[in-house]
Amino acid sequence: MLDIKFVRENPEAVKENIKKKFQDEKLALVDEVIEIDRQFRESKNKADTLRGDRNRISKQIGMFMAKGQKDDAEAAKAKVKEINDELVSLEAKETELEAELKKRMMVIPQMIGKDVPIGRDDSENVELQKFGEPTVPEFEVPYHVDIMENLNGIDLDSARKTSGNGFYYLCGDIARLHSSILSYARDFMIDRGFTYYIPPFMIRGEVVTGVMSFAEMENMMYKIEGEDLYLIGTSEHSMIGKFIDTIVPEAELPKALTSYSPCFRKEVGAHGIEERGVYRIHQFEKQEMVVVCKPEESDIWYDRLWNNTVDFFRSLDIPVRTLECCSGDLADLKVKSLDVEAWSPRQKKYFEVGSCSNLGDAQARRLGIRIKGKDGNYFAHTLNNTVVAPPRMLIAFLENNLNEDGSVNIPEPLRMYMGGKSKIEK
RNA sequence: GGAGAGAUAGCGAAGUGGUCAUAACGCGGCGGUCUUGAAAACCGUUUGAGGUCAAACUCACAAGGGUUCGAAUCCCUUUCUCUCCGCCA
Repeated sequence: MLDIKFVRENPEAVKENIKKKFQDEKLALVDEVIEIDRQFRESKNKADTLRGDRNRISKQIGMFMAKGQKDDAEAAKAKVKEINDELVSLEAKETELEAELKKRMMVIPQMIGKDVPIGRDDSENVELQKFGEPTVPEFEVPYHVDIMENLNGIDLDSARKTSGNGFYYLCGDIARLHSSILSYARDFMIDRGFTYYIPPFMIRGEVVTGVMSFAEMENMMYKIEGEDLYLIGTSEHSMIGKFIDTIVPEAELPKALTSYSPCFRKEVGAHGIEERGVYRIHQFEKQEMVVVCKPEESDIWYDRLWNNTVDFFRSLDIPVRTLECCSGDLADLKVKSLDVEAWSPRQKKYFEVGSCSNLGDAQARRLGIRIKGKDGNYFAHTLNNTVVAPPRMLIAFLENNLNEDGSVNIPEPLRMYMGGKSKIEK
């Protein structure tokens, strides 16, 4: 969400930005917004003046009553009644204009970062860097479910029976590995100065509508029956929600937080649930990073955030690359974002394991996250990034650490969480 | 889940239908006087959103509705906090 003042003063820049994102159908919104805003302010100004009159006269009524000037009081009452009648239609117009304005402002995209590559869709995303050597072993790498089943680590049949498609039982060493990765990720981030959080796993409707669009909500969120509560789709929802309508003192920034939560997603829409495997599922767990900082620091934090993920995967011997989202693939609220992708020796390609976003002040403006500065308050910048999200991450882990005999190597950093094991075997 | 009490600025707290709600009073914060420096004392200052060149002005007393010429104050709904009881890991 942009600042209406910015749109008013820079309509051409806003239009240029829309073109860069190949959303030409939204170009007309800019002029509409400026016109509606003009009408809204005019209408509000008029109403404010009337409300001022009403306040003044109402006060006089009290004075008249106290002095026993009944006739004067009655005359004033009549006048206020008149003002109120006039205000009814004016206030209705005010509300309507405001709603129309907001509706349009919500879909005008955030100004993208200067260095964001221009492109239509995800096929034009740009590879930034590669880390590690993407290798394909001599032997054939099985499908990840087969690797897990071979190690008695997954039971999808039972999960389908109890919960349906898109759920899983992990068991034995694979389940332990799953927990180990999260514990390691937690400690990895704590070591880098992040504050560890376990947030609520359910949030209220008003928080949901604050942190996502209606379409996202429909496609992602599970609602608890009979309650105004939703299962979170990511801990970002509760972590950012915690800052809604707050003013953070400058001295308390930056807030560098790392949160753990299970994540629940309906996955309605384009992809849906995968028939086999744990790539796209209704329930997974995630270690996340969330940063609230001063505007001038968000670029630095952005680089720091995605580098954390890269370092994390590298420490587990998984080759990764970073892919910068081009303008057309960038969500409307984001200044820039990139995907961290892990190497799959089976598919001989990279696949997404994390996503790092700089929201600029867009999210903060929408949610009222402000900083108390010396010379007044201003909107914060917010960022978020995945540290790691198993069980999807297990796919990359197992494929890259697999031996020909079906056993899986445990990289050094995980061993302490695996009871000292250096290998998972059948 | 039941019964009761409550929610006002950074914190504590007064205000119970108008005539001191930006909000008394106290604490804290900031600036200053005094001091070699500090403490103390004293003086000043200290909510946010919108609006304006700047003002004026408007809005916000947990949130949302209602009654009224006028609501922090009365009524309804919701949320949260505290005390007691019940239940539970």
